[in-house]
Amino acid sequence: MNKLILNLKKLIKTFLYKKKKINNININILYNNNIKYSNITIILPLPLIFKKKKKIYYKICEIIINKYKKYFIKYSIKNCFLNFFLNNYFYINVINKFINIDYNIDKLILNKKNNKKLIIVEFSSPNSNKPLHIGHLRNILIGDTISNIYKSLGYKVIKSQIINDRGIHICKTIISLKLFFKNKTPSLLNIKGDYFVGKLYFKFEKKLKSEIKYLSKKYNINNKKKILNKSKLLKKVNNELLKWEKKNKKTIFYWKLIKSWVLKGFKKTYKKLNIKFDETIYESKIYLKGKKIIKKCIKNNKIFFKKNKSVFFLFKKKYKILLLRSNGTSLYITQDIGSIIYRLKKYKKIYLLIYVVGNEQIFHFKVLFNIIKKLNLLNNNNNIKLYHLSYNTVNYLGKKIKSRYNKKNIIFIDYLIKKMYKYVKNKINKKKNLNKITIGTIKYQFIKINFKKIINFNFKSSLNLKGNTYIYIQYTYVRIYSILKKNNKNIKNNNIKKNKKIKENEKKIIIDIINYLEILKKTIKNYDPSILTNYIYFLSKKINNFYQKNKILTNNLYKKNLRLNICIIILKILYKSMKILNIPILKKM
RNA sequence: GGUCACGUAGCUCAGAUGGAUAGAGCAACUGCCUUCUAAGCAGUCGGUCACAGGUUCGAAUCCUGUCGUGAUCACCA
Repeated sequence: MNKLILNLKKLIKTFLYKKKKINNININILYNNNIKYSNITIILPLPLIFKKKKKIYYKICEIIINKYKKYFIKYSIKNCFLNFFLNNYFYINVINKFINIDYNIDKLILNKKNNKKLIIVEFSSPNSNKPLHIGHLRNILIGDTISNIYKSLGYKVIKSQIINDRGIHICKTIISLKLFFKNKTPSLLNIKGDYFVGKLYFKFEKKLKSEIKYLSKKYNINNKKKILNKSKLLKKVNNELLKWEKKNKKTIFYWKLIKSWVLKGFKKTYKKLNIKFDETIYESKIYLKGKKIIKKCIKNNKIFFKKNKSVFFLFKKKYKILLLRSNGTSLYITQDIGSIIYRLKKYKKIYLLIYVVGNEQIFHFKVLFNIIKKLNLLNNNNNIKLYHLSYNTVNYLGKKIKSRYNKKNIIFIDYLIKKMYKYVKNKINKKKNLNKITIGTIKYQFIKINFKKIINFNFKSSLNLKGNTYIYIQYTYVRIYSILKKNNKNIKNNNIKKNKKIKENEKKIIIDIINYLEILKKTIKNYDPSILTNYIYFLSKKINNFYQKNKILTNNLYKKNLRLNICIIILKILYKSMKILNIPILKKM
């Protein structure tokens, strides 16, 4: 199919060059779903030879039709649009090609060279001081989907998550446990581990806030930095971080305890979402590698510089980037340098390293990639590409979900699942598969939106089950499946005889089927799962429309066979797409 | 102030990388279940594609400027 288009392009190009010496012309060929004009349109603007244009157009059309009699039946010309109508041989060929392949339709565009290429996708990457919220959810779904597409195109993919288990935020929870929650544990209070730790964190922030208020009144200062310097709580936290980096026994004990609680909680949430990682990296284990290389470089070259015991990097001659604090402790970016060093050692050859991280960190990654380049870290790994896949925020109540200071604006994933489950249970009068439907609905509504756009989350529209939703796709799938089941005997792949008639509405659907492969390519090229999601929706609409207007199990054997084949292919596409999106799909409702 | 996104119907979003008459869902109204699963289908209503220029046979799409929204600009992660 795509070969045909390539051949057409070649044919036209050589013709134009031989006859008219035209070389740089942009030929655009599309599958056109508008039967009124054509099935395949070649857009061929020839302004240079404007006067004699028509003759050339006719000549080209005739050459094409003669050479590809097999595929084309007639043509028409309008302006620079050369319109061709495909004959039945083409459509039947497509159906037979799709029908003779199993559920992994993507095989049709699988490149065998890819299986040697290693792609690491880093996503989710939570801080271990509070539960996962719907901002993480968007991140997780993008990362998971992109990984799955690469996998189905034959690449070796490693789904990787880095857990931020060290740093000031963690020390805050330690201090909070010591001061405000003595001898308390999650099982004692009967709450999920990550929620308990979240509680620790938010309690600390609350206490800190009131301390700052008190201090600013006492000393009558408005300067935030100066007040923070006087905070006793913060002093304790900084002290704890120092102790942690020096491996103080008591600190490590508390740290391990809190971490185990959080990770247990994460595990449960991931399980609900059916998210699995191939590797989990802990910042605590790799941050030293970053620290080491910075210390090394400060002696040997001029990439970094020291000032008041702190270490900086100068970015674009403008921005002083802090890499090590004056007390020697390390920061976020130090850790990221460490993680790259770790990965380069662990994997010999990496083709692509994708960081799925929110767009608020565009600057951070620009700096990071610049440092990596200056350090010449990729010396033995020249072909490795680093890519920051940045997506827009999830807003709630008009504000970004920011879990750093208070929990009023946060919706945790577990809470959303709980609420959706209740709603689905009320709406759907069935008891089976409620969990799957819940997860499907949630995932679909996040993944269908282009990652460049802000998601303004609200429960009212989130709980809507009509229109472009998971439920719609699900019912389409069930509908088709039940037809096939009813026709049990002939459900297996039947190649269709050629030279029989195909109706216009059937042709339209077949053109949509062809486009599936292009959609996959486009999705991966743009790193945007919403492209695939929206395609599934439009395909479902098409088949629902067809279903309502035409009886599929007719008495006419030929018609029945053709329509059943179309149904089987669409079922395959829906199945495979949902598999890529990691959304459960049911045969029965 | 600098940088980067985004701005399409009342609302939520598509729009195949520059093609023919701008596409859905929600909301409102009207039809269609004795039939392969009606959570569906068909129809009506709704548009100065933020605004102004430019590029060309042709722009929602590319370029420039203006306005609006958001993010970011380092001792948080």
